[in-house]
Amino acid sequence: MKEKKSYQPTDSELEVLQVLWEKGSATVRQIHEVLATTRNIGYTTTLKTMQIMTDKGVLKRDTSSRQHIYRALVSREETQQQLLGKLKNGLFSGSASRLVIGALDNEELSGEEIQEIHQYLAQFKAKSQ
Amino acid sequence: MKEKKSYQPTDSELEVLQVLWEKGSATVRQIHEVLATTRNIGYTTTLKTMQIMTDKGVLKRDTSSRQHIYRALVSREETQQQLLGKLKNGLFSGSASRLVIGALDNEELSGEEIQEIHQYLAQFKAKSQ
DNA sequence: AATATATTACGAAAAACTTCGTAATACAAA
DNA sequence: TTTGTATTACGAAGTTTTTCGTAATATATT
Repeated sequence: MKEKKSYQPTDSELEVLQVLWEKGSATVRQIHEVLATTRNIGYTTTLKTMQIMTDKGVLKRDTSSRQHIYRALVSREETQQQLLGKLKNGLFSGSASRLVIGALDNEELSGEEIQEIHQYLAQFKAKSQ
Repeated sequence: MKEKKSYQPTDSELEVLQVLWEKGSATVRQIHEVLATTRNIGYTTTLKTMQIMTDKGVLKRDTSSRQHIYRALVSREETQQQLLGKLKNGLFSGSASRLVIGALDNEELSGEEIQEIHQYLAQFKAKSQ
């Protein structure tokens, strides 16, 4: 049987993950550099967050060289699904379609984007029947 | 100019809001009764959560009678939009279409639901052009 | 080697959230 | 009125998250 660990990243953790997913792997310094462009944060704060994430098993690191090199052990996709599921249950009465419709309402979508969704939906429809 | 206060409910607060949105207004006892069906929680915990929410300005209450009657000051819709926006920025690079597609992937959708989304999208498409 | 610089480790404080015990208060019943 | 019951108020403890100062360690420079 497959154990699913249901990890809910905190806001700070999510910021780190974003950069790691983008870069694939990175040092604390590199991650911190990115975070610091957005908001005020000390270097050791970023470090600590990443060490905690490593303890939690969310990141792994290569300590063979001086500067430890970190990688994410959770994928963007599974995290997306995890948080979407939570939002769906917590705010949309568990209805995926209401969530989708809510998301459509959410923003001005360009014609392009609508087209994109449309195509995806068609393909989805075909697959499901 | 309109001040938007950007309220992020905590998990406990969301549970309370869910019930209040459902019922319109309710006493602590009524809310607690519902929450207690789902998980172990003391009455005063529910009470405290609701008092804190009142302090935050998320709920208001009518204290004229013995049992205070609470109402939500934030709507389900704005809270949905708030949290969807956060998810969109935090995990989907700010792209609403990716969020929508992620949500489509999220779950087995029934033919009905797909139809529903399809219709909604068509209407959306028409409106935007 | 001695000194300066950069990185990681450690620990602790601050803030936010969750929980509930106990006190105070109001109402009802006797 | 007295006693019991239900509700709200208060305050504090436990937990998690966020933050960073300081120490320890490793590398680079002189």
